[in-house]
Amino acid sequence: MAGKKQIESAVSAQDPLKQKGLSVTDSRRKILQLFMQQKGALSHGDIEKKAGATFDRVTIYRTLQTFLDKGIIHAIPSANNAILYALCHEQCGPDHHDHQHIHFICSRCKHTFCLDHSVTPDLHLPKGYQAQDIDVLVKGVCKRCNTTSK
Amino acid sequence: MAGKKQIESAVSAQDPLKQKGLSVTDSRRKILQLFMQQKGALSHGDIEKKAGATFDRVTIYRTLQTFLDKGIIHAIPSANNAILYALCHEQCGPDHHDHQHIHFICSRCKHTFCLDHSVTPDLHLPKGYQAQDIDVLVKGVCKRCNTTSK
DNA sequence: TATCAAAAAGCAACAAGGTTGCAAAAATGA
DNA sequence: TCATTTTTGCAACCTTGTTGCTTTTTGATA
Ligand SMILES: [Mn+2]
Ligand SMILES: [Mn+2]
Ligand SMILES: [Zn+2]
Ligand SMILES: [Zn+2]
Repeated sequence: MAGKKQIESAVSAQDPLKQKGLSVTDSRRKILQLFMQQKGALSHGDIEKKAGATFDRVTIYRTLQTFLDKGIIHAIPSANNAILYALCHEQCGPDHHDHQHIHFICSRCKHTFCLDHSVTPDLHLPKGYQAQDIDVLVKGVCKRCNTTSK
Repeated sequence: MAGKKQIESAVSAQDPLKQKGLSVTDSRRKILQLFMQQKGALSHGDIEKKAGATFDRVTIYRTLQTFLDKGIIHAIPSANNAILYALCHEQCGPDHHDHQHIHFICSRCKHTFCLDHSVTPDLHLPKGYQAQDIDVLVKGVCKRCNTTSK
């Protein structure tokens, strides 16, 4: 009995959904899987295309919101009116997003990447301004595009 | 004659619209004025509200695009799907936006400000990544909100 | 395994944001 | 003033995101 319980909780712990206290559904599993297969970030539209007609648009919106709330994914700002999302590799939770990495937007392949091992630099702000959170967006040419086409 | 020409070109030089080679129209004048009166950044929606029913929605979209193209305003990325725009104080032109300042989003008053006298820091990127352009977004409490309510 | 309450998905209808083609109006330069 | 070019307004359309409600699925329990 104690042995069985241990196995169950081990399985639970592996599943990010159960880990975050979410019930496991087809759409959540599928969307999570898309993020895990992906090197870069995904927009709602990307997911809609990749998931095909499997799920309703509304379900995708609600799933993304749930994932954001639970600290499974984080949003990446952009200047082209398409919010991007990517997996949280840091330990995030409800109301507890804490990302210190840089986001890189490739102007060639148009993909957006989390540079997980980068660190957002210290900033010097004018007097009176108090920083809570910093987002650094870098546009340029990504590693793959640089090496692929010389 | 020569005197008159000098005065004309002096007047022209003052008007940012003529300076950038744009014909002067009511909507362009009005929208430019809104930006100049404003401390913070404006979204398309903000302009629509402030300009009232004076102009068609489409005219506002087109005017913003024109101003972007000519280097009169610049776009500020955001994570809430509402692109913001603010005047360029640097010398920008067609295909020539070069901003080195930080954007500050106040979580209290919800306004976004250009910290024109700030400087974007040097970044250390992983090997292979080549930076062309850097956007720094800082969320926090702005000067005014900090001093107003202690 | 069957049952049940709670949670999530699907559906429809809607609202907001943004784009396009075209005709009317305004701006520029002669 | 006139002719040409540019810009505006309008209508129609598309995409993106939201909301309320019903049906289906989930996870827990007996
Ligand atoms: Mn990231
Ligand atoms: Mn700015
Ligand atoms: Zn690339
Ligand atoms: Zn403020």
